[in-house]
Amino acid sequence: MQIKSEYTVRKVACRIGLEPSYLSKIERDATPPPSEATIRRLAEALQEDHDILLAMAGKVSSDLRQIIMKRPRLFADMIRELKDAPDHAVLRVVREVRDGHW
Amino acid sequence: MQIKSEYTVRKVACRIGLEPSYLSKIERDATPPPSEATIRRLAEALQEDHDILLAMAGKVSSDLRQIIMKRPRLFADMIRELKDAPDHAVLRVVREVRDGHW
DNA sequence: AGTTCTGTGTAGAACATACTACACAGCACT
DNA sequence: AGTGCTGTGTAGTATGTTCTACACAGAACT
Repeated sequence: MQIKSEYTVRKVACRIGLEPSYLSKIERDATPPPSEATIRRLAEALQEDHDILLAMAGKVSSDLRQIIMKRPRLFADMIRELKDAPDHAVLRVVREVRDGHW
Repeated sequence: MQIKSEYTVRKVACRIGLEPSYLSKIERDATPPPSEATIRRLAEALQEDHDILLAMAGKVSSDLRQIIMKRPRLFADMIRELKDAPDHAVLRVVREVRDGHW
């Protein structure tokens, strides 16, 4: 039985408008990471989480940057404060704010 | 009476190892923002908050990037959730976590 | 055996980033 | 009137970013 993958380097590269050899290098970390726009297209093509792919590339999503930039002192302090907090503590925080405990 | 400022373009530039003309352009937004390292030196020389200067330059401090990159899903969700939360709500959250309400 | 896929290596282009070096005009003071 | 500051304009450079174009070798299939 013949299985033709839909996720060959070549097919994915063509789908998102990249050269196959470049995508190959991206996968093997043989080139510096692509631009945010390219990472987003890649994430969509692979049905991966773009925040995670961006993180792998050492980047932070531009919308998050915008949020932080509007209140840099507030967000910088918060992020540093939560650096070592366990996941569940952070999640609790998110839930509280979402539930409107202002 | 003669007042010689310690914060002329030239003196500050020399202190942090920059060309005065370049610093002049930075101040007037006549050039793209300098590197994070330079912004940090500038913040120190001017006794300004580096998180705020970085934000003015459209950047996010590399230590914050590191924190986000380690748990991208968690922090991305949290930051987006807190985007429109008022300052005091965010501050309350920070205090709770700091006080060990884990 | 020949075609068609597969990933990948090499070279280089186009543009952005992050500056330096130097010159020059205006004002302040002597 | 000359000296020494002030900011700033112009030009150029080195390096990094983000890719393209093309070629090539190995495996798979007919």
